[in-house]
Amino acid sequence: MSDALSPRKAPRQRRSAHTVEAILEAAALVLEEEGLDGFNTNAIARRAGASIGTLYQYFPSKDALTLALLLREEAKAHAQAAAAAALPSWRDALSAFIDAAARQQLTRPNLARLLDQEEERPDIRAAKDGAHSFADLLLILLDKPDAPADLRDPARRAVAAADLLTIIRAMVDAAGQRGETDVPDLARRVHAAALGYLAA
Amino acid sequence: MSDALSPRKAPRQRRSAHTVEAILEAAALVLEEEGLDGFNTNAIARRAGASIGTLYQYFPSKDALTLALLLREEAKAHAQAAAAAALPSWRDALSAFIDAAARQQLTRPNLARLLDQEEERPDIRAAKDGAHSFADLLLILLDKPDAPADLRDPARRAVAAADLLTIIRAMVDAAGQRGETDVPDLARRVHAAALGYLAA
Amino acid sequence: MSDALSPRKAPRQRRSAHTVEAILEAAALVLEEEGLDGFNTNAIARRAGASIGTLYQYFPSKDALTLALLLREEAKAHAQAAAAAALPSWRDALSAFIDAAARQQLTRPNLARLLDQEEERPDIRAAKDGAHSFADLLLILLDKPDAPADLRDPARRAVAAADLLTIIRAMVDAAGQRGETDVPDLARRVHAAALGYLAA
Amino acid sequence: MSDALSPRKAPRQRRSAHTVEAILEAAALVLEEEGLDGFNTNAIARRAGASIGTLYQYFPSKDALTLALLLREEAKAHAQAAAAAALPSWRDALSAFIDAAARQQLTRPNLARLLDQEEERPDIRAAKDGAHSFADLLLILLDKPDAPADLRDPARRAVAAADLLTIIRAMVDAAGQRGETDVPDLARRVHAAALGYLAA
DNA sequence: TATGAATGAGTGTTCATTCAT
DNA sequence: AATGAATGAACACTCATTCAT
Repeated sequence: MSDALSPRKAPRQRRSAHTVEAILEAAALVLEEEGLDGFNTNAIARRAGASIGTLYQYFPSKDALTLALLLREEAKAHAQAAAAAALPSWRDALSAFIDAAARQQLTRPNLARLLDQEEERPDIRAAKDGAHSFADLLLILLDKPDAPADLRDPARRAVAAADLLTIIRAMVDAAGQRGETDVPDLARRVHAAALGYLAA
Repeated sequence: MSDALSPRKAPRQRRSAHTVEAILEAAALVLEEEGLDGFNTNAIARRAGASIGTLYQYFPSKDALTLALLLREEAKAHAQAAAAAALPSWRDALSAFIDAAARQQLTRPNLARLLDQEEERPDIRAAKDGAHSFADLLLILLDKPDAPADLRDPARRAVAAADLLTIIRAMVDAAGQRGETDVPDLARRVHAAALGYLAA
Repeated sequence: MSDALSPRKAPRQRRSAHTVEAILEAAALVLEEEGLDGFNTNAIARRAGASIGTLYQYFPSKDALTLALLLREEAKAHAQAAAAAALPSWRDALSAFIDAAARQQLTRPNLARLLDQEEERPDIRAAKDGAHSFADLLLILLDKPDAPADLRDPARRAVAAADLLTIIRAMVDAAGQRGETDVPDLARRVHAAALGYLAA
Repeated sequence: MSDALSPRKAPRQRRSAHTVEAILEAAALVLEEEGLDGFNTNAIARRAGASIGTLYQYFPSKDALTLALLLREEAKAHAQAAAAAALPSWRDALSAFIDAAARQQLTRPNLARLLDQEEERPDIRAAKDGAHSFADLLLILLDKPDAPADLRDPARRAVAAADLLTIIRAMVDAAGQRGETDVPDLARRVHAAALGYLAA
């Protein structure tokens, strides 16, 4: 088992790096345009303008490719979310966090949605493990000095972080799927739900 | 489109009704125990104690079967939710609605979760159309005389109903998947999120 | 793992029995005519006049099919060898045993040879386990009352049985591969080797 | 046929000779440790610390590499066997021949066994042709002045040489595969079989 | 001369669906 | 009406081999 899901070889030449990037982008496009149904290795390779053999030079399995795509997309989102969570005031941080989530999701809604779905698969979850934990960011955020006092209790805080993440994710996902494009409006509603949840 | 997704024949005889029921229950069990991976027509027929040919006598395609299962499960939930939504006070109605959702979800969490997932597929969505609309129930609920005044506006009310449904669904799904079993606690948190959202 | 190598379903209808037989015979023919290189499931199905799906209805994997073919061929040989080994005098029994081996091998030499080769594969060996043990037959044969006295010792007897089987197999294999057709001559030479080994 | 199986270029420089040697040794190790399953050109090149391109500079095909490995291993064994066959007395020569075979086989049993297997492939056989003929050595051995009189007849002698080679090979192969390590005991049993065969 | 990225035919296997019995 | 044998398109993945750099 070992590293059945880790990328097979680090691209050494410039050509390889380009190929890997092309494959990942092709995977993203296929997933976005054809959905999970069309998400097969042959289609991805074709779309990338590469052969199926080339794909398997860099990814030892379809799952590994999916995982890499997931991590790539999440890395982008996570970077923004982390910056948001670093703001000193918890309210500002939460606002920025939600803003980032909304903006990110509405950029490539179908892709984000399908990846959220893939993320639930146990094998993928296990391989991903702690990487890019959005829950951890929320945990930090809720632990800021000016955060509500009842969240001092670590157990309560953990539950709150999980619930908030669930709410934020679900709302931006749904908005993306409905084709909404108004980021500020979406952010406002998510904000209402999040703050409301914490206030109760 | 024709009726590729509608049940092939209305079961007229009692034997037929029994067969259809057996197939649906088998489908539910397979989905619950083996997940989407094991959810194939041959396995379902075997589990139902019927032949694959018989399965195709009653369902013209796998999608039709999936849809029927979805509707069956939702019918149960919808009945309870409708009763809840009928309560005169909007607050009582919402509480009961959330209670019903939590109880329902934690009964067969995996089944509910996987069906939620299947429900997103465009073909299934299209065929399902308006049947068992939980959003409509929430719409009614938010239109009660004692409901918040700002929801008088139909557009706002529609958005609120959709958002509430998204929040409720996501929270009970996540709880089910985490293996939570404490219905009152879950209901309390969902309640917080819902009321908080409306209050903001 | 369980029964990954046991046949998938017992053929119930007459049609199925015929199909299974056709697949096995096709496998034998392909192995004989194309060698291990051409021994692939698609070729076997095509040769059997069946679809690849049908092949997999009866055999859960290529290995299972190989194993079934092995057992089928060995069953024939084993029956004759067992009859030979049952003769009262150990000399008569050994003669008959060798005769049977020579006759069997020269009937379909390539098939027998390739199956001997497949038989070495660890997975196949494990699955086959004790079935059709020719070594056991020789063990019985060498334990007859009139057998050489020095074979009373079980350890020596076991070594002798293994060595004899190795010698007999190798000589008839080689003869088959060389295209020999003179069964009595082959039997005579194998007999010389076997008796000579025991006499020394 | 041309020379698809002959080494692509004679290694002229010392560096080349070293590379060829490294590739052959890597091939031997891979074959020994991973079996025929792991015996692929990429694995061999990696193990040799060379690129796949380099491998193909020296060997025009995988078969050519296999053949070269075969000849290399046989050359070692053949040298010893030839020395044995050169002894004046046929009995001494045969003893020494068997000893050499047993010792050689038990040194790298898995490698020897797998190469014996590859040696049977028609294309390899054809390309190898008469090189390193052990049968010829036995032929010489059985033609010594003090050899049994009935082997004066060339036809009989040829059959005897072939049979002896078959017996010796099979017994040492089997011993190697069983994990035997007692060379003298193995040599004794093979001797018994060989002399017994000739005596009969 | 050496490298290693790229190729793609080939292989084992699955599963929704059909149709003769 | 019921059966289950049969189908075959589709998919994940391998590996010998080539060739631009």
